[in-house]
Amino acid sequence: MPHDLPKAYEPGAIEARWAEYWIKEKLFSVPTPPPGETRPVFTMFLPPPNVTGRLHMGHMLNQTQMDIIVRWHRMRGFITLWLPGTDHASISTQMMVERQLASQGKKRQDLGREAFIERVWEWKRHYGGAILEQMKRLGVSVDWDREYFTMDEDLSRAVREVFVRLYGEGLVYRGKYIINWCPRCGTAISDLEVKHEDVPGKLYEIRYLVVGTSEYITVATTRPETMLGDTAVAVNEKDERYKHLHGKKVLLPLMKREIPIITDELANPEFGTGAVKVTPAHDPNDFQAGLRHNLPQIDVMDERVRMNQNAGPYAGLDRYEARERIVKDLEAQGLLVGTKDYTIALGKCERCGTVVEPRLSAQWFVKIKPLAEHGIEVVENGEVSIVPENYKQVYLNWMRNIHDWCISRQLWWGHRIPAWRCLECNEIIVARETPTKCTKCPGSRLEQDPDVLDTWFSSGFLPFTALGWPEKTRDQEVFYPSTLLVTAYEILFLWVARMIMTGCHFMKGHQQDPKIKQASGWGDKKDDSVPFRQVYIHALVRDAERQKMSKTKGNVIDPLDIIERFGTDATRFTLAAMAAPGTDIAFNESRTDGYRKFANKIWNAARFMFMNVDQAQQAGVWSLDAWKKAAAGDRTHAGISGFQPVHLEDRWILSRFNRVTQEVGEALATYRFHEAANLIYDFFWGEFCDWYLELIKPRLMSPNGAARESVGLACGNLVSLFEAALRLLHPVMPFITEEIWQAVYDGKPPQKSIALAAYPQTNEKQIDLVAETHMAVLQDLIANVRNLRKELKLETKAKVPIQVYAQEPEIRKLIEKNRGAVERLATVESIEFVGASLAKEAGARSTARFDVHVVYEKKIDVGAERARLTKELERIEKEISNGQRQLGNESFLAKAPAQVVEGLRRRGQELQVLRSKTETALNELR
RNA sequence: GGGCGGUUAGCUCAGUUGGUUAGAGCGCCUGCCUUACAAGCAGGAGGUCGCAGGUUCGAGUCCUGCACUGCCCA
Repeated sequence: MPHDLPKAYEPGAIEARWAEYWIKEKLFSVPTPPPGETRPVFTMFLPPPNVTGRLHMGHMLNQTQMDIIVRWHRMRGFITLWLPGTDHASISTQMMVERQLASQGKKRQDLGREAFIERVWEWKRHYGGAILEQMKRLGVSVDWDREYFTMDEDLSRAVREVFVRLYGEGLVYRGKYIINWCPRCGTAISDLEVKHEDVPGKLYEIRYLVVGTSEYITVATTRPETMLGDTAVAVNEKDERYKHLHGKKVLLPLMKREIPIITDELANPEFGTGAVKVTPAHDPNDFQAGLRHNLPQIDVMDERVRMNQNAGPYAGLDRYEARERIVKDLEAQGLLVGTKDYTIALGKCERCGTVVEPRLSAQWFVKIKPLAEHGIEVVENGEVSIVPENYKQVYLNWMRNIHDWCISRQLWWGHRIPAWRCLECNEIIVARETPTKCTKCPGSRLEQDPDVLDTWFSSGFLPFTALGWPEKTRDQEVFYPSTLLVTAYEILFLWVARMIMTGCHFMKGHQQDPKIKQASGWGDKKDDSVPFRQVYIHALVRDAERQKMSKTKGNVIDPLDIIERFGTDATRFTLAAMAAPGTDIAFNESRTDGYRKFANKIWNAARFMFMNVDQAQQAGVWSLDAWKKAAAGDRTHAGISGFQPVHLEDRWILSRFNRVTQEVGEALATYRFHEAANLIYDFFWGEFCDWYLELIKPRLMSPNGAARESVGLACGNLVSLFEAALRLLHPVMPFITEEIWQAVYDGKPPQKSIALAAYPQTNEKQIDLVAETHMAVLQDLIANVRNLRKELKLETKAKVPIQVYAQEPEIRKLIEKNRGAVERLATVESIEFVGASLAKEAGARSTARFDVHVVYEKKIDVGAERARLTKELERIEKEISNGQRQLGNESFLAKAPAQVVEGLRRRGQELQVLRSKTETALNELR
């Protein structure tokens, strides 16, 4: 069947078609392997995107890297499970629906809890799948049959189970503490959801009258409105300035309340006046001090951070209005000593940007230290490894300074806390199923806690709950621990750390199927309770100016827009090629454009192949069926099937292919995506297209019947090589490789998809050093002639005779044998071999291996040539003297590795030859 | 304040344990529509590797200090 491919590659249509095909054919669905399975397993969880989310560059990078690793493992014969799902995202989702209601002039309270939640489900059904649809367009090879949603019934039940167990173990408790309160979202949030931002602010110095004296004590604060809730003033015990005031009281201005002066380490003598106001209900440090000294906690604000009745005359004012009024009043009373400019690290709600209020509130917490201990241990001892390694230290530092985790949220959408309060006796009952009566008193009037759990709390259990926990399942035996987690740095604490802690806790004692564990390469790991063996932290995608992308800056790059313009493959390749571990990516469209051109190059190479193969097939000198048969036996492993390395270029490209295959494998194994991508790029374009295809053209295009066999051989090798190269490239550019691969087999491939074909493996026997060296000499010769032609200003098409001098018979024989190639690729008319150096000729070039002279009467630019040779000579002499200095140094000879010394010697000899040739040439110019 | 990173060609970035001549893409200059590809081909210019010391036979790579810059935590 003749192949009629458009001249330019058009990714759009092709990509959509294959993305759909992969899903329809369920290529990436993984049934649970039965006991007795011995193949290696690779498991990975997709970090579940928010159900409200839209695909952004971070997802795109994350998913590209995961898909590369996943496709690579699958092609290498692993049972490869990539498990997708979405996260219910309490706050965001609730915000979305509330916004929708607001446009109809309604609030969620107007609907009531039940109706509101039904409304959210409705929203989810309508809009919640958007990001998954976008992922489908990317072609990510996840198992769509196992897709989950964190609010699914089974996952919700697992969350309740976790909560009940942790409560029973005393690791979940309820208490009244200072939490971060977002007044806009109307809920508590965890420390990690508060983002600090340095902003210019003021430091107010206020004086408090010491009761019974005429003395004042001056305190400094950035938040004067909280003074209404002051219950003490603290000074440092050692601070001489205040020793005489120990045990005395001050009169709190405006409120006319007497409060004690206490001594506490909270007061730093170095800072400000050395005296600080203590507001236990509005500052975490003051809260701790308050506990130490048994101080009352006076909350002066309500849920909307308006001043409440405890704020006396300021009740009803917003916190900032109150601040203004208070400052004004203090000033009027002469109690404001002064104001200074001061930089404040302002905490804002990550979600909505509202300034967070530290607020005293009854919430549920996780007692985290006991969980953290194991989480630290498994990273310290390498049961979980983190790549790049410097994040290991970051993780450990955070874990060692961890604080209890506030997990209750004053929201409606989410996993409702399974705790009930008895309205008779106030007993708290935590249970898996709704209780009907109190466990303490005979009462049966119970009220469920209105709050829901932090979304990160539930997603922290996914590695085991998504595999059927609390049931013991075969899936867990096979797929737990998962192999790898790929995620962004900002998720390290929010999610990664928590998965490690809870995984280790709840899966304690779990053992992975030993045969599978061994086969997968984890035989040396001792702890199977960890949620994953490895964590790879990827970089941040920034804009081309290295700015962080943000909606407010308006510099967000939409990956789908990039895909639209350049194709998914080119976009993936860009991200892979720029993803050096540990370095942020400054996304640059010009790079993507370059990789779009790369796709086009591959496309046209394929057109070239098909053109020749179709011709050969028509002429009856080659047949796809015969090739398929010959290659079929080889399909499962070897790098190239049915390749016959007869000619130098065949031996060379085969050798190069094997070497690149090896290097790509090593790069992927260590997550050096950029290296893998660049290796393939250079091989395909710089070696396969630029040299191999050019070299075999005469063999492909033999005009007469005499060369039938030669044409057949060339076709076979070309198809074999191309097919293998497609498999090598497939994990990075899945679409174009699928399209061409299917075409190679005329739509009747041995597997349903290239994604299921075998990844190339290196065959050491096919690495051919002689062929590589010989090829390098030929390339060097051709490049030198081309360069000379240009300098002599020869017309592009004018064929020219050259002379060649090669001292070594081996090199001379090589060039003689490949004279056709040299003539064609360097536009040479004839090659004359001479017996003496050509260095003195004008229009000649010398290398250590050969001299070449382009015979052409046109005068060269003597000045330019002299400049070039002089520069060249300087470079050579500098290198010679460097080399000699080293070789003359006994300590170098003694300490440097033998191969380095030997290499330097050989190079020294070459340089001597080069120097004398260059000197000769320079002398001849005069 | 504590911690981590970055500084290499005009731009964006590679450069694994120190080892022979520091690379790529884009951009730039020159010439070509050469029968797969002008989204291409061929040739070329361009770098005292942030600064100053040190270790070493040998430093872009290791150490110290400095400058500038980014991020995280409190």
